[in-house]
Amino acid sequence: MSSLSPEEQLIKLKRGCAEIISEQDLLERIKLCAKEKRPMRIKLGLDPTAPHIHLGFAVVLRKLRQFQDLGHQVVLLIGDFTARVGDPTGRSETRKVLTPEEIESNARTYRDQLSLILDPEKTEVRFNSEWLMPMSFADLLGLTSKYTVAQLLERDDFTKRYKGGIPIGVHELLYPLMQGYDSVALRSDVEMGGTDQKFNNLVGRVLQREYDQLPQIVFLMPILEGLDGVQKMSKSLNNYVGIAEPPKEMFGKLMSIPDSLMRRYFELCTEVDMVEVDRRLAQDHPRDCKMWLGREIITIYHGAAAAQEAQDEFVRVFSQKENPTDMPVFRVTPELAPEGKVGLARLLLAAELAPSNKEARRLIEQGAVQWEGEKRTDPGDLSLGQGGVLKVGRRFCRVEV
RNA sequence: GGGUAGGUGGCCGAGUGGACAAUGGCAGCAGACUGUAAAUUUGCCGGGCUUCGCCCUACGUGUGUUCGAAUCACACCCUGCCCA
Repeated sequence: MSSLSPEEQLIKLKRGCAEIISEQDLLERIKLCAKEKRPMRIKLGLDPTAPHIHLGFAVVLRKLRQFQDLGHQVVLLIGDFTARVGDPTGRSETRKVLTPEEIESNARTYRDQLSLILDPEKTEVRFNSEWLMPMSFADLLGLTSKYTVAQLLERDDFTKRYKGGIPIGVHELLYPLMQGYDSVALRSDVEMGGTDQKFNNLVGRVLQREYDQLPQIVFLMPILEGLDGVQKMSKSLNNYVGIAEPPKEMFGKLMSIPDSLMRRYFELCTEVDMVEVDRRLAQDHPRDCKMWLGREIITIYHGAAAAQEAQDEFVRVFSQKENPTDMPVFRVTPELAPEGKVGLARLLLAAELAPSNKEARRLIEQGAVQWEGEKRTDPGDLSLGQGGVLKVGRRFCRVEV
């Protein structure tokens, strides 16, 4: 249990957070738990379909870590049951039911990545099929009778879809209730989430009251913008930086964010003092600030040495236009290159540097392809010689014969 | 159950018998310029091939009419809205 007073804990926790419902409740809950000599139970729901943890998600996880360090109990809820509905945020389709194997595998992936941020020893992992699966229709009626359609339609995106004539499945309408019921089943004291989870988390509060529990405190973190600087970071939009990605990969991605996003990333993805950040953003070259940002973030997940190495490599490859120190190797088979020659387009396809022959030809015609540092615009035969370095756009590959 | 409007490429959205692999926009990819930033600009953006061309697959699904269909007919599936 933390040696900090409840007030001090609150101050610490408030950093970076978007909204707490309510702050007063949180303070009282901290006090209550201290009095009862038990840790607060902090719930976070996870979607088992997308097991790649990225910086956006890490914003919430890092906050959870803070709770852990203050001595509280983090409960990760893997929504294996709710995954069959899919959070109707936006307009997702009904999802397929995951097999137990897939869920198990995804859960393992989660655990591996989560240990980069959370303390596994202090983390309880649960699956909501545990209580949702055995519910009978009678139980469902009991649950649904505690909420009204009008209340559910208050949710912003339901309203939009309803008014816009976009279909809403009844099962989708049930999603917030399922998530809310999870809070009841787990007896959570606090539910953590992104600001987009506000509605769902508030439902948990209402349901807990209905089931004679103290309503959970809703703790919301901001949603981090993705690499494009506009939409939220997500795997499906391919604008993310995964926390388990190789350092060099992370560095490259971070260097491509819009300048305007740097402050935000410093604020939500690092521990750097914001006064210092503002000072340097104002006077240093934006490129150097971005490199600093890259180093700071990578240090969290891979250590300072790896961060520096990633930066050095970046400078070498992109500023000084040299070849990377290591790159994927593609070994040419004799069938592919009889007499040491291959069609260049065919080579790109075989080395997975292009998704189709057509695309490979396009890249070649547009001057995106270099062989041994020389631009090649002919999709026809290329003499491989002793092998060499193939560059397609920003990607490299060492071709061996 | 009745009426009505619709279902087109990753998304939005034109097309309503041949010139349509399908206007336009967004997203994406690549080139130039740069700081792998922004802005700008150029090209590409279903797939295969022996690539100034040829072929295959595609406009909810299936049959059909036609020399020829995303476009017409019939049936079916799905969705919105109105009425019950």
